[in-house]
Amino acid sequence: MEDYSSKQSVENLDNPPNSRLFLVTSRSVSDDVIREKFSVFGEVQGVWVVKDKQTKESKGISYVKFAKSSEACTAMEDMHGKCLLDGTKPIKVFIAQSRSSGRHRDVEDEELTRIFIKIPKTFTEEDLKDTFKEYGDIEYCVIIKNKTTGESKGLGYVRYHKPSQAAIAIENCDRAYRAVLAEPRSKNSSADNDYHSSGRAEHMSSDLGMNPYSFGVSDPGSYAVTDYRSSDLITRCLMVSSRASVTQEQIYGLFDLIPGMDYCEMQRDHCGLNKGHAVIRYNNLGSALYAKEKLNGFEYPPGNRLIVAHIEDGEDRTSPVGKMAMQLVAAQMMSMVWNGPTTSQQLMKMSTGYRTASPMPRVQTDVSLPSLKNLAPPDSRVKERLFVVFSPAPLPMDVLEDVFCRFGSLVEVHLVPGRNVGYMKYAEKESAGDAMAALHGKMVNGVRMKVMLADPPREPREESHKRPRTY
DNA sequence: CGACGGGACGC
DNA sequence: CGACGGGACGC
Repeated sequence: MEDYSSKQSVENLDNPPNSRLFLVTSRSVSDDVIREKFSVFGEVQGVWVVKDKQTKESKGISYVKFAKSSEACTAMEDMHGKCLLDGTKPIKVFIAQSRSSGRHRDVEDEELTRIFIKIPKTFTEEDLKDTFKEYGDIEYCVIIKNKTTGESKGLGYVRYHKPSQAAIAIENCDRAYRAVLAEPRSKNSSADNDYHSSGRAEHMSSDLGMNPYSFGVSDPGSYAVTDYRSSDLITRCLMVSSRASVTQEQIYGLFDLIPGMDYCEMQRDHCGLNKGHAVIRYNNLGSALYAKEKLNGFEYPPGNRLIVAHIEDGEDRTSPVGKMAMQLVAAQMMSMVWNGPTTSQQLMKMSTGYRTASPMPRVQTDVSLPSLKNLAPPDSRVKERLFVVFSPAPLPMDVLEDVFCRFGSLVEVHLVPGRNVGYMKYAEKESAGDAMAALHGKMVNGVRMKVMLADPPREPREESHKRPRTY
């Protein structure tokens, strides 16, 4: 399994980025010594001492390839300035320039300590700090905001004190943050276009009635009433919408007060971040109906009215049993489990501090799924894409990753914002085919999926036929 | 029917 | 100051 040779194939030298060290040593230092001293920092995949072609003598230059950037960075921080042999000069250690970049300038800490991430728009700089401090000492956090409105653009920077800390953050933080090293500020000078982005945001706000500044002052009666005339749909599935950000635990705690909940999942947007929508499913119609009656329009947190509505659950439903029967079931529920009238305050009290002892399984489906598999590396060549249609609403990214990775070689899940569709990218056609065969027409967490081969993506109008698209 | 993420900072 | 190799696939 382990290859102890010093050879490295060219395509692995910069993979992952910043995982190779450039050493300046005494000419007397051998690759054996280097390997011995550096392997304590991680998995050394190769050591190469540059030698003179004729004399075979070391030129005092070496490269050390690690499996991970964090290992290389830690080794650099620890070994820079140390002596490898008695009586030899202290060594210099840098992250090696990527092989493809022609320049020979040292890679400086400035370029290795700041990460660039996607974050929920609701994140404050304090939230950012709290989230990313677990990977190392933070020098500062910045959220990119619209300069005129102060509104977060959902992007941020975190500067660490040491390269190893930034590398650990990139390697270990949730994939949804899409963490990468930030490009140094100096070279970037293109004026970004705030005119378009703010204009588009306003447009969407007015379209959807979602203006964030009218938050909490909407007509109090509009959500509180149960209107059976306009909504005949009665299902075991509910969609919960909240304008304020709420956590999965909060929603779970609230709706689990009503017995029979068998599924609760926050929806996420295409960044995989929390959006204030959740899908709830109960194991019986009465509980769902009762939950909607009690919690639609409920203020949680105070000032934020939840919107609760039935959504299609894909069940075969013969002619409606009738509202009277439903309400009868609900009434029975009420008398059995609720012990009298319940106020919002009581609900609040019961839900706060609620902790689930046994976490609910994230994925519920009749499909017999293979075991979890690792994802393919993010830079894998995508050989097949699946086009997936969800009904009634997209599943969260993490659920999709969980389900679709089980056939192997899943590279990425891509949900199309604002639509009930998404793409699953695979590095192997066979994996995609297996996933399609197993999952097409199937139900996961109350969501029906159509799973098909995706049409090729639309080509940009540039030269289209030299090298296959990298998707 | 149902279709394409992806980013950037007032020095 | 101190920057990029090795007998090279293999059904």
